[in-house]
Amino acid sequence: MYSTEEELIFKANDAKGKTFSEIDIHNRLLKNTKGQFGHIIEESLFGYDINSNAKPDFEELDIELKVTPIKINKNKTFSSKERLVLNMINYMNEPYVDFLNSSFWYKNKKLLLMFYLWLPDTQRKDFRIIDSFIYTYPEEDLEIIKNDWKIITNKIKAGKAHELSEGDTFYLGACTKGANSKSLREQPFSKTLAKKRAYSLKQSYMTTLVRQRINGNEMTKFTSSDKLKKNTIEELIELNFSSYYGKTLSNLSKELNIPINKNSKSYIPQFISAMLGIRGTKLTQIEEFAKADIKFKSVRIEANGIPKESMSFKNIDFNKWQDEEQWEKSTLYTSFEKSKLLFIVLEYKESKEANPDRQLYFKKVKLWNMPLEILNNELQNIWIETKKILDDGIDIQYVKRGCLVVEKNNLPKSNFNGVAHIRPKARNAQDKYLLKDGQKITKQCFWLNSKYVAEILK
DNA sequence: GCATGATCATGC
DNA sequence: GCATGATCATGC
Repeated sequence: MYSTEEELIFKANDAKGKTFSEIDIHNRLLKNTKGQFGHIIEESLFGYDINSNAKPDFEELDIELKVTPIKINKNKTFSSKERLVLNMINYMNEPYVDFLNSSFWYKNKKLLLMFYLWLPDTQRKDFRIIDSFIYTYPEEDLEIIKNDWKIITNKIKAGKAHELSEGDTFYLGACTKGANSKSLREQPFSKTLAKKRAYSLKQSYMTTLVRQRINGNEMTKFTSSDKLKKNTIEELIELNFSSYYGKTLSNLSKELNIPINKNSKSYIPQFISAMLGIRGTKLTQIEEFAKADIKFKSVRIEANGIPKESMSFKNIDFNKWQDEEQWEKSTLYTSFEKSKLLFIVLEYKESKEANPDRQLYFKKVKLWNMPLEILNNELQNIWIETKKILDDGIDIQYVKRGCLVVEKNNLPKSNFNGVAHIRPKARNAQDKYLLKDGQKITKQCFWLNSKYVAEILK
């Protein structure tokens, strides 16, 4: 029906500014079926019959239609509300083809993206389409996506489809799909059943796209398509940093011409962007890391290889934690499942006793995401235990310690299962969080145990 | 020496 | 004013 992209986008633009109830001429909104927004657009706007096959929606143009929500943040920027879910991964077929013959590439090489604005406390029918455009992957993104596809299919080939995690890859993810976590499928190289998964563009990828397009956000890349044709993004990260390994921070300071301020740790982000060859760029503005949801964490390890301190994460919203019903939808699960951490490992080669003025050395970087097994065992147990404690009411005690009165609690400690614990992180002891039962507790955060971090870095 | 609570410094 | 990274301090 549409013989050129121009015709298609011209038609798509008819929907701009309209709500779904204004677009819907077949009263599809009455039925509460999933994916209904895509169906309304297909049927009422483009006059297509609804299909659910392996072909792209606009087959003659090789274009797949995707209707997807964005939301406004408190600071007025936009974020994608979700990852963009693409076609199902058929574990039995996908390992036997190459990328260009894959189901992903066949169906999703070109997308007609139609963004609608999701608003809280608003009826679905009143959401408005705010932007539509045809999306093709930039050359450098496509190289990363090809490699992601390879990571996914290699895991299937290794008989590990059941261990797939969104954090394994950079832009293209394998996200769970199915009525619940019990909808399992067989895989070709293992008897273990694996969760149903679909290809998806990560939420962080979509958010970056939205901010570039709608907020006009400009980001900086440290790679290029030429470089990505020769090396994977992981190799390029290693290549950029490895020439600085073994140097002291004071040598790095001279070499990179970035002063070290003893009272501030802000020189480390400056070192990082300089080592990546994009001096002056804020870490949040590095395109590859924003799209892939890679977060930097600097670690100082002692001469024995173990960090002196555990690693802290975001503050805990206990009331939200208590309300969470599904582990896979919890903040704890999602934050570790989709993200990668890039550890910047700094090392003391001598003990503090041997040399109080000891130097810090830049040892290495390590890109890491939490293995699904740890996530679904140790971390899930902490989540369950904490929920139980919250339901029972945290046991908060005030105990004298010298001239101070300190607050004690019964939240999971570092000996709970060796991976993580919950501990205070606040401005001071008066900086409290109000719990549902009316108790106040010093603000707490989630920590990875120092010994577990040492194990990761080994 | 480690575990756990407390808090500083910075940047937005 | 607050979130976050980083680190101190005390008691067992």
